[in-house]
Amino acid sequence: MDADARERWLEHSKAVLRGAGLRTSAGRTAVVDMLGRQSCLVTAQDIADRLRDEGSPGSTATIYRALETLHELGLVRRFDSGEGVARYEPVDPSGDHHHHVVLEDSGDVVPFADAELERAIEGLGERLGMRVTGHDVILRARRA
Amino acid sequence: MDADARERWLEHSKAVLRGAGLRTSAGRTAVVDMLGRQSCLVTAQDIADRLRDEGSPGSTATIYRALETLHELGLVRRFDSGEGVARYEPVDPSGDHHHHVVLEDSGDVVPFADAELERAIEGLGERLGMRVTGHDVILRARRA
DNA sequence: GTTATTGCAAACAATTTGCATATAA
DNA sequence: TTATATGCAAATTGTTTGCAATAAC
Repeated sequence: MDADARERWLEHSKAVLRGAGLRTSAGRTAVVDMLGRQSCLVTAQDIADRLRDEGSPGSTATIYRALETLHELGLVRRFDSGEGVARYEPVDPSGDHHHHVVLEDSGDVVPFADAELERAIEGLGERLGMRVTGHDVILRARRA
Repeated sequence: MDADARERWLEHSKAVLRGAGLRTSAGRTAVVDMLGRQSCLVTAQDIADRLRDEGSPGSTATIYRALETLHELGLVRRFDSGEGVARYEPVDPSGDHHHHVVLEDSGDVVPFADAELERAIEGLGERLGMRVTGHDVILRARRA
């Protein structure tokens, strides 16, 4: 997500939260604003650290509660890399999406998008005889 | 994996473990034997329960250590469904593999395989400019 | 005023680790 | 005999929850 998309995400999210009857409270707002600035994957701990650094409110409890809410509303995506920590990232409201490659050397996670892969996944529902509502692809790779 | 493939997995695993210089010890053997009987996803807790039920050795610590070893040797696959528990399953030594669909209604996880999807993933390495060493695909779906 | 939201601290659950003992090679 | 593997129990880690105080509407 580029700066524009992030801005759109922020507006969209605020609207959805308001629409859900939730209040514009300090803690959750700080979390949402923070996510609106980060398009890459962040852990709850990352968010906690950043908020503390900039003097924003947001206890651990609040951060987890906010992330849970955002996830339920489809505003963030939870990504379980398998190292025991959950990572989150904003969901582009335009529907664009990407997947992740875990680099075996560094452990870094980098996003990627691939049209052919999406095409293959699109056809899956019909081939399997079910309505596919979501998908995740995780690659493990090392630099060629 | 059918009964035949499971039997092959068991033999293969024992060979790989021996080849790695590891001993044929009671705890790890019980875990391997158990996995050789289960082709579907199991949690460490599942394994602990079954072993205890049948009077086999295998403490929590041993089970986790065995699973870690098997995972490092590529004999089992770790699957993080995102609910805080890791699930494991034997890796078919023939190279065949499948992915998983999480059914939204029941929460059940069922395996599936799809050639076109595999083809798309195969091409990914070149398109991304890296050597892809592994991949996982998780679908969320509901019955059509 | 009411009700959602917060922060703290305690509670939890899954997994990991230290260490003395047991055991395969 | 000697290094690996085990079991127990304690420690860690990420996440959740109870509850009284606080702030949004």
